[in-house]
Amino acid sequence: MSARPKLLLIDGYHTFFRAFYAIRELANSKGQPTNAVYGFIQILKKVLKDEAPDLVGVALDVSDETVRREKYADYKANRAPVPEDLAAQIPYLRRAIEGFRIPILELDPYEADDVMGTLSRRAAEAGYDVVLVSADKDLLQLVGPHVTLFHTGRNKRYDPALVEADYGLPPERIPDYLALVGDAVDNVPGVPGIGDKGAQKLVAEFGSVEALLERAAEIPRKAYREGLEQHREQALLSKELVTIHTDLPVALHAESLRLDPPDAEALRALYTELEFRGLLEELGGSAAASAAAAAMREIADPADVAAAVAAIPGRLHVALAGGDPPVALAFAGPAGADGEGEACWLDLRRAGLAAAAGAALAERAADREGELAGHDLKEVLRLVPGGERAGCALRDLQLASYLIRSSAHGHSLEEIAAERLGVQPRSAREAGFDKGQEPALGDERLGAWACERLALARRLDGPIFDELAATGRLGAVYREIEAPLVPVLLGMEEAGIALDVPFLEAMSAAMAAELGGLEGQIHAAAGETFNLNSPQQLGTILFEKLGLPVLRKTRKTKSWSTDAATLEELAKRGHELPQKLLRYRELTKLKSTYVDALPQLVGADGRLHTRFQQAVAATGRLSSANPNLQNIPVRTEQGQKIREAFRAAPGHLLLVADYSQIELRILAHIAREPAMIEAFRAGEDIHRATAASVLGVSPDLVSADQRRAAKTINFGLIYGMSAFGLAQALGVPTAEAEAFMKAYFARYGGVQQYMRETVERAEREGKVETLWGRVRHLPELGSSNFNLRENARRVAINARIQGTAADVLKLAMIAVDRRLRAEHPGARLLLTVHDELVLEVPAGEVEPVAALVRREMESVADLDVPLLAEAGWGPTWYEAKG
DNA sequence: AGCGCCCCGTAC
DNA sequence: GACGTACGGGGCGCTA
Repeated sequence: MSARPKLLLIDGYHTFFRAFYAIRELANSKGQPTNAVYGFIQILKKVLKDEAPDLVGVALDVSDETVRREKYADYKANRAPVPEDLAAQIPYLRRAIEGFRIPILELDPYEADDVMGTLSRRAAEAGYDVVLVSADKDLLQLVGPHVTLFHTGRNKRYDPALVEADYGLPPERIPDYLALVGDAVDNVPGVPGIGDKGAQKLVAEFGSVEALLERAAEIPRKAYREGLEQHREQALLSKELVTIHTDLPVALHAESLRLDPPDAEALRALYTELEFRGLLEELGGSAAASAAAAAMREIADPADVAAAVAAIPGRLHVALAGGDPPVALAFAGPAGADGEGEACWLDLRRAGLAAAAGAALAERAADREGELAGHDLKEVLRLVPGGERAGCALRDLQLASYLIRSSAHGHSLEEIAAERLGVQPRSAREAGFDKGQEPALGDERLGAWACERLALARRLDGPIFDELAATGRLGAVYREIEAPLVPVLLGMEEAGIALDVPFLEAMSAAMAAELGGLEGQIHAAAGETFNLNSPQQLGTILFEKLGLPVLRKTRKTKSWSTDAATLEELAKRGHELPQKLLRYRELTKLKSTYVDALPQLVGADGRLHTRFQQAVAATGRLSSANPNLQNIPVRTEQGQKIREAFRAAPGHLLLVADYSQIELRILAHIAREPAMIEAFRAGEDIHRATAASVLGVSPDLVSADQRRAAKTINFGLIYGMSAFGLAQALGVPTAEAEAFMKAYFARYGGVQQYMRETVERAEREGKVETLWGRVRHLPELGSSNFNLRENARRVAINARIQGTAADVLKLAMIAVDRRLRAEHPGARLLLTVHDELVLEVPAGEVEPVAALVRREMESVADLDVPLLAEAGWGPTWYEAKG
């Protein structure tokens, strides 16, 4: 080991440039390009680790107005302008360097390599070992006894011997070599006719460019000789250009380059903004989180849980950790903003602990004066017997974050912490869950994980709820809609819905038989066997082998489209295969997604327990997963049959209540559209009334096609559909669709005005609101990208309507649930499908319950149009909806 | 083998 | 390019 301290000098821009071209395009979710910064940081980290220097500096060019430019006007003149995506990253480059607390060496007006040359020479003389970091081969000339070059492009560390080995020349002859070969990028002309090998040979034999010119006559090869004789000045100028100055009037203040530890908070902020998740993870959790994790106490005895919880009156902060089901629970009282304070945690897998925790939390949940605070409290209440009746106040970070910005990102605790605190919480792996491995009972890593999540939630609680309270009507939406909905949804998930598994198994067998036949026929029609489930292979068969016309390409990869609309058109042209494939697709879809998948998800009670996700859909709707019970087929006959498998418990009936035309009614109300309002008030068939009104005919004379057109446009405009889209949907020429839309808007001026005003206001404010004040932000309205902008306009039109409908349904669920508990405790909500509620009701109570549910649904809001709810019942979902 | 994207299709 | 919101299955390419 050398006793000489080691100095690392990094060629900033050159390394940055190389990273830009070496790494594929990267960008954060806001579209900020990040690849060059990312690559630079990776290289920086690598050299800091590999070289372990004592001192570090990064040389940056301050401007293009450098010494060399004065001497040679064309120098670098034909360099392409800096790409926009690269220029946009320069400020982040500086932030990254500053984050590492590395001094930036910029000495106007000198170039970075001259600065590096001068400083490296002085440092070597002053007793340092110098490592230069660059991908610029010009710097090889600086290599010497105490100076090496780490070439980032080649991943090689050059000392004089390696330079000699690679170039056949000592470092000090490199400028002569470069002067002969030239450099197209830097506009160093070189000598025409002399290339890599020739230059090496000539310099090795003659030494310098000057010596070569002097003894040119001795050069045997004619091309070299004449090239040199005819471009003497150019050769000399080239040498001047590539020679790095080591004698700038610059002092070396080596001690100012002494390496300090990085500024973790600055890097965290930078990585957070640029969304460098891996780098964030390396930074580790925050200091506060670690501190909280350190002050933790495991409760291993079930008998101790109640006292520990009771010791925290009022607001109780809780957090879960570890998958589904969770394995650890942590809790603590309110703390300062830094989230410090002792936390208790317990391993839910220990005998009796889950039950003890549930019982202890049950008291708090039932306490009208109490508060539960945490993230995704539905999962916490799931541990609690009677949690679906929770009466305490809920401070749920997930829901608050969702209301503040529903569409920006997911709302997991990890994402919220990353966004607001710049913290990357520890992963399951760090908590001991590695490749199916689970940590042992009471493993400290589990406690650390749960307590870290708790600490993050406690730190976030104040800021998020303060912001919620200060943002329009969101506080009210939280208190009146989202929070009271949590126990309702939990109750529905816990209830589940009975599934007739043998029925589906029989159905599956029948489908398999038909599929077998179809498969054979399709393979025969194709003349070969292929994977019918692969759109790619199908495309090859249809469009290459059979030569069918290519009607459409897919959106992302521009490959051949084989979707149903395409297949239908091909079928119309008389081909047998597409027709059979459509049937095959229908069957496989129903079989794989529902008939075969649903029985596998049935619980020990024979029922399906979906999860209703409350913080996913950007409009405010709920979503359903594992399984998704919001997309059970209803359209086709075979699809409807699947609904027969959803059954009421013995002695009960399924009751289905759905809103009639809720989105159109909301549109009529918001748009204050008199003709539409009148039609709804009169209880007319809205699509028939629309057709009659727009086409100027009597309602009873409206044809089926006319009604269909009116229905399509009524729905389409809720989604911001264009005339082109309407034409596609109706299968008529665009001109015809345009004429129809024109007539529509002439009659329904309020609707047109609604669309215009909604977009205008959204563009002004960057957001739209539902009737209750739920917000959807739409930054893309200001985008210069046509598609993004137009899409955002449609989203604006749709979000108010769809979001308001979601508000209505959620309020109805809360109201129905409350009344059922009081008046019909044997009846309960099971499912919600956007405009529909599914309940399970003791058979003898179904009529009064149906009346109650309809009444609650209809009276949830007082609009200019009546809300209409319809109800049906039966032993299965199919029959109830019939 | 696990993961993520893509295509496709189901619901409202 | 052209209709909004979801979830999920199978294929397939990438990464390890």
